[in-house]
Amino acid sequence: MDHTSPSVRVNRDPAMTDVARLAGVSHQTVSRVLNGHPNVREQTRLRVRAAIEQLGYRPNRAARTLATGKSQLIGVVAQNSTLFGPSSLLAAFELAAAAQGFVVSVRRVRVLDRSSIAAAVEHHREQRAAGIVVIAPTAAADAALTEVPTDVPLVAVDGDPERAGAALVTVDQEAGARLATRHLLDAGHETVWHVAGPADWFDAAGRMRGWQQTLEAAGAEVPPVSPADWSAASGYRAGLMLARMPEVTAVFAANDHLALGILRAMSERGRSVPGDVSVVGFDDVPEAGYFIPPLTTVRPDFDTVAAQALSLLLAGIKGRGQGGADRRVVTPTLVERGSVGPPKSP
Amino acid sequence: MDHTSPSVRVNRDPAMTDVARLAGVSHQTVSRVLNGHPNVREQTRLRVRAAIEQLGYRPNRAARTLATGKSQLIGVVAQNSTLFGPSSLLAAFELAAAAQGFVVSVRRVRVLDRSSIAAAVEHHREQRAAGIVVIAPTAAADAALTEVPTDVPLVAVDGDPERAGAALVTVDQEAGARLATRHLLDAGHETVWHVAGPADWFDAAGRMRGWQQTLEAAGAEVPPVSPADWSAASGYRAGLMLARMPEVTAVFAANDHLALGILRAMSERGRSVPGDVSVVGFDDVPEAGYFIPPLTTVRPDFDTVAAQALSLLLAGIKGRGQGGADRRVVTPTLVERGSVGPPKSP
DNA sequence: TTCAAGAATGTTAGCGCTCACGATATTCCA
DNA sequence: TGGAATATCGTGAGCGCTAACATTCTTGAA
Repeated sequence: MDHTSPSVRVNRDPAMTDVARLAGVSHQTVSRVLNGHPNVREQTRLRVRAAIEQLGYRPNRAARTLATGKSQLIGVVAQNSTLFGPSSLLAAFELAAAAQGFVVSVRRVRVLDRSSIAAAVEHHREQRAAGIVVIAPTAAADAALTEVPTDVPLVAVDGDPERAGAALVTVDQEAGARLATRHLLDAGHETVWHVAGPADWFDAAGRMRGWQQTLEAAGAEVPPVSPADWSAASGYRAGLMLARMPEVTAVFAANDHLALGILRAMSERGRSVPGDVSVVGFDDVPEAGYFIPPLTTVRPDFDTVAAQALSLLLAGIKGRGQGGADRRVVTPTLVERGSVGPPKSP
Repeated sequence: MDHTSPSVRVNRDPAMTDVARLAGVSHQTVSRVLNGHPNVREQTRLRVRAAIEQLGYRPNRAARTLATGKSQLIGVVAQNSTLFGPSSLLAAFELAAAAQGFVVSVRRVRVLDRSSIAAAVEHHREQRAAGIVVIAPTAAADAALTEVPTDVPLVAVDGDPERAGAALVTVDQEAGARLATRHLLDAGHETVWHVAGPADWFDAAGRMRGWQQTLEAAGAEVPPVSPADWSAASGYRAGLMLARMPEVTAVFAANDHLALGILRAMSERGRSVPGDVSVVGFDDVPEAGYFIPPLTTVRPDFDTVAAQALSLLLAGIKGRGQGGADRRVVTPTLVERGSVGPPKSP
C-alpha cells in the first residue's frame, strides 16, 4: 500500500501488533488472550487487556475470516414482505443469533421463485457465510433448495414438511388448524367453513389439511373452501360470500388478516360475530385482541421457531459432515377471545 | 496452515491463482477483469471469464475487505419490534441496498437506550462496515449517536428533527398530523381530540405538535391529549374514556393500531364511527382498509424514506470527509376511507 | 524504419489475523 | 537435585486479495 511515507499509517486502526508492542508481548499472545486460550499467565493477560483498552483496539473480522476460512456470519433469505409471521420470525432470529455472537445478514427477495432464491443463497455463499437460513414457505422456494450445494449448513424454515434430507423447522400447521376447527365444533357448530391462504404456501396447505381432517374425523360435512391470499382484502371478499349463506355459522380463517376482512364483511351484512357466526384466525397478531369482536386465534410461537432454527444451524456448523436431515416442529396454541360462541338455535 | 500434505487443499474453494493458472494469466489480471478495470484485452477477458465459470470461482470478500480496508457492508441498528413502520422501513432498505451491491447486516436491540445503541453501533464498526444506519425514533436512541466516532458514515432515520450535525432522514410527522387534523376540521368538527404515542418518540411528539398547531391556527380549542403507547390495547383504553364524553366527535390517533383500539372502544360503547365520532389514524397499515369502518389515515412512504437513507449513506461513503449534516424529509399523504364524516348535528 | 507513448500484463509486498511449531520458563516428583 | 513434563511465549508462514510499481507488447507518427 504505502511504501514511502509512514505518516499515512498513523491514522489507521490499531492492529494486533500495535497492542503487542505496547504490552511487550508477541502478537500471538495478544491473539491468545483475545480468543480465551488457556495458557496465558494472568499477569500478561492483564497487560494485554490494558493495552487493548488504551489503544481502543478492535479485532479485524475480515482478517480473522481470511485466516480461518470461516466467518461468524449467518445469511438469511427472506421474502420482501411485512407479513406478521415472517417478520417476527426474522426479528427473533436476529436477536437469538446475535446472542450467540453471530452476525446476521439478510437478503430479501421480491418473489419466492427458484432463481431469486438460488441467487440469494449464492450471494451468501460468496460471503463465506458459516450457515444459511432460508424462509421457504412456498413450493417454489423449497424446490430451489434442492439444487444448492451442501457444503455450507442450511436450514429451511417453513419449508416442505414432506421433503426429506434437509434441516427444517416448521410450525405444526395441521395441529393448529385442528385446534381451531375442534374448538369451533366443540362450541356446537355442525361444521366449519374455511377461508384458505394461497395454495402454493405450505402454511396454507397444512392449515387446510388440519381443518379437513378434523371435520372428517368428526363426521362433519366438509364445505367447499374459499380461496384467498393472505390479505384482509381477500378475506373481505370471501366474507361477503359467506355472509350470504345462512348455513355458515363458523369460519376458520387461514390467518388473522383474513379473519379481519371476514369480520368486516359480516358486520356490513348485519351478521353478528359471534352471535350469528363464529370466527377463528391464525397468527395472533398483536392487535388481534382489539378486532371487533376480539379474535380467537391460533398462536405459533415464533421465538421458539427462531431458537430451533438457530440451534439446528449451529449444530450443522459445529458438527460438519452430517446432521443434515434433522427437523423440528413447534406446536401452536389456541388463544381464546371473543369471536367464538354457540350457533344460534334455529 | 498445512505444511505437509497438499491433499488437504484439494477441496478448498478455488482462489484467484487457480483461475489465473487455468487461464494462463497472472492473478492480477484476473483481479482486473473482476473489477472491470479497462486495460484488459477482450480476448484475455474472455479466457478469464471462461476459467472462472469452469472452476465455479467466487471471490473471497474477506480477502478483498482485508486488502482494501473497506467492506461492502452496511450495518443497520433497529429495535426489536414488529411495529409496522420500522419493519417496512427495514425491508425496503435491505432491498434497496442489495440492488446497489451492498450487504446489509441488521443488529436488533431490545431496548432503545444509550448503551444498547452504542454497543450495536460499535459492533458494526468492528465489522468494518462501510456505513451505518440507525433507526433512532426516541430521544435516548438519538442521544447515543452524538457519542459515536465519526470516521464511518452514519445516517439516522427517524432521529431528532431538531438535532444538527448529522445525516438524517425523517418523515414529516407534523405535516402528516396537520393533514389529518385539517381533514377532520374541514369535515365540520369543532375541534379534534388526540390519542398520542409514547412521549419519548419523535414521531409521537411531531404528530402531537402538528395536531396542536393546526388547532391553534384554526382557533379551535385544544383538548387534553390522551397518552398511550403504540398498542391497540392502549388505544382501546383511551377510546373508552373518549367514548364517555359526548363532546368528542373527532379523534386523531397517533397510529393505526391505536385507532383500531379506539374503533373497538367506540363500538362497545355504542358510539358509531363515523356517525357519532370520526377517527383518523397514521401509518396506513395494509389492513387499515378493512377495519370497521375502513380507516382514513396518513401514509408515510417508507420506500422513499429507505431510498433517501441509502442515497445519503452512499454519498457519505463516497465523498468521505464531509457530507455530514445533510437531511431529507419525506412528506406523508392522506388516505381517505370511511372513518370520517360530519359531526352529528345536535 | 524507428522510437516514444500508451496499452496490456506481470511482479512484489503487504492487509491483520491464525496455525503449526519451536523456544524458554516453570513445575514436580523421583 | 536433575530432568522430564508442562506451562508460557515467540517465530514464520500463509489465508486470498489489491495497490503500486516494473515490464513487455502495441501502436502511430516522425
